[in-house]
Amino acid sequence: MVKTKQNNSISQLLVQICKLRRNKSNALLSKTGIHAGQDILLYHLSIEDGQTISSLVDKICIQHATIFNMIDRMEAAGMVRKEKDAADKRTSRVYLTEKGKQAFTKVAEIWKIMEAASIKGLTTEQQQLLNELLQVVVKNLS
Amino acid sequence: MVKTKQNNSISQLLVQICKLRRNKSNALLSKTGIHAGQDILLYHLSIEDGQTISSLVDKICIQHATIFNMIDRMEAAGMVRKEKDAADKRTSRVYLTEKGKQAFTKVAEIWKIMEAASIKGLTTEQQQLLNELLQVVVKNLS
DNA sequence: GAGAATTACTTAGCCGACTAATAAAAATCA
DNA sequence: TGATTTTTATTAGTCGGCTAAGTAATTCTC
Repeated sequence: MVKTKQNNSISQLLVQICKLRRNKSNALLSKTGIHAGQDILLYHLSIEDGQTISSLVDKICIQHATIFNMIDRMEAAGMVRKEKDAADKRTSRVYLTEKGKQAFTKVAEIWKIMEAASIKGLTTEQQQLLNELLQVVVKNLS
Repeated sequence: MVKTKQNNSISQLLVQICKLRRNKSNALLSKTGIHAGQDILLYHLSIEDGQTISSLVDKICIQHATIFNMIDRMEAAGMVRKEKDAADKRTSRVYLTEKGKQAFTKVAEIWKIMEAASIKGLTTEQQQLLNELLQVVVKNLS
């Protein structure tokens, strides 16, 4: 797969990991009809159903337009339902359908597989260490 | 930015980092006319000019179609030039233009900034450790 | 040397992600 | 109250990434 090892800076490793994760995740999701990025949306709706687009934008850290189109497609796919809010006519609220709930159970399984695959061969201490170091990186890039 | 901390599994941290990196990189690249993903292509051409699309596909670990369209746009932007190979008429070879070379010097600067930002606050030992742990993750996901 | 398999590129179409511009409702404020 | 600002959603257009299907040139094989 990846042939060039080059310098192996942390940046380059992170870029590689992003790509590899995306590929593996897509491979696992491909049979479910769920597309990359939709998994996180399903997750947040399963935590709290009936959220507005703005609320999801804040949580997922994504643009309005992106999520708007995603919801449109997921509604067409029957995973999600959008309803006008009665109190505030600007907003719509997004609800999981039965199909959407089932989709998230698949997502949860796939996430477990991804996590297990990622940390394979690491001791508990190493996992803890990696977790802490990655949290620093997250803080640095925020 | 990112409000929910949730479980903080390593998978979730990696997903967050992917997003944060993308955002930061885009912000830095936005003024240069270089789009996300094009940086790596410029890098590989700066290492070896005149490569075929297939060669770049192998190195960047990306699909033919993706890189084909990218090269089309970069050619339109004047960063790259494509020429039919005389010996093998199936293939084209991609060359950096002067503008493309200048673009890569900007990319190199931005990569330095990204690396520095990512590892800020980590000791040399911690950086080394993180590097090694990430290499395991790369191997796991390959 | 002709047909079959492989290789290399191209095209079409889909989805995630972005920016920019717009519209409509709500909140603010003079 | 009426005008202005802010919030929320939408639309249009661009690019990176993918799959699937197709074309053309080369290589392989009999």
